[in-house]
Amino acid sequence: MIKTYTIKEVAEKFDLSVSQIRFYDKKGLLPFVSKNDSGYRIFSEADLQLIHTIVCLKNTNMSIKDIKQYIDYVMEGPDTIELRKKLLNKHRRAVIQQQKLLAENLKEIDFKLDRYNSSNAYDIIREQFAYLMNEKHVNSN
Amino acid sequence: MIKTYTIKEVAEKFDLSVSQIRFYDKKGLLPFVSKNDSGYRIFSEADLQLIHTIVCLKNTNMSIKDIKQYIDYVMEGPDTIELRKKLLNKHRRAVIQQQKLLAENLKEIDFKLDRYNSSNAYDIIREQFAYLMNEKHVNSN
DNA sequence: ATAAACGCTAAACCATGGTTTAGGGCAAGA
DNA sequence: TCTTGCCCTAAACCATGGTTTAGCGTTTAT
Repeated sequence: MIKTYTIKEVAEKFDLSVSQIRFYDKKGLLPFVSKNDSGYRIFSEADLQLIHTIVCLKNTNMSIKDIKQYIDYVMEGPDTIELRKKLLNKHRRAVIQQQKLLAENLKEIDFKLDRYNSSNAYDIIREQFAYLMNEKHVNSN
Repeated sequence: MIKTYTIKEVAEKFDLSVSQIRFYDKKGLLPFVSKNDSGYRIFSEADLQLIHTIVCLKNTNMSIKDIKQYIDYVMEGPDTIELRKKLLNKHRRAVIQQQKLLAENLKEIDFKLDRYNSSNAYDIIREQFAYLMNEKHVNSN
């Protein structure tokens, strides 16, 4: 007998909430999931692989709409390989952009932290504070 | 005379929309911005520096609520340095977590792309597709 | 055989981070 | 001076990605 999983088991496996999975299903992300006679969702191993992919795309901030597009391609079978490649390559570039943005801005946060950690932090900050307040005064004239 | 900026100029400088800036102001992120006699916002150079910080925190996905907390500390003056450090350090760790998540999942996307790009991609995908569809059939018995 | 745990849908509700619209005042150039 | 462009607020509206609730059926362990 082939091992199957309940919605709760899948939720735990992927650290999703049960309602999140139902939400994704409603949005058309899980057209491959079958149901038993009582209407309960039954997840196969092959389903888990696809859900893994969905989670991967979600973790890299792909929108549900775009994930649905990808899944729709998968459901159409192997003739959509080129379309899937195009979609994933586009997403790949978007992820690299996100990484770049995070890295650049993290550098600035580290820079700020360094200043806060410096021995004369208090003096620097006090002066900046004065500068900020001082201009207010000038401007209101 | 000290150079000042209009809301539109600031929007362009930081690639924000004018309504976004007004929205941030309404949320309490810009308590330092003064207004002229006509009620127009006037941005000083010192203001721009703080807005730069806000954008930096926003770019690393800090919530508006937390950005407001940081700005509130700034407005209280240099006595809040320790609190600011604590907040920024916590955020720093969150950013590093984001980076880790992105990197891990990008690796998987690249792995999928490699498969799609392999010479026998069509066969692999056709087999996976059959596997997915086949289990459906088994399960529905 | 029954209680507790689990599953289902549909619909309402929510938080976040905005945009849009309406209605009106101010500024700058022709 | 007057038109065009810019600024303002308040309030409505929106998209996204969910969670919660109500009402009801199923499964499982005791």
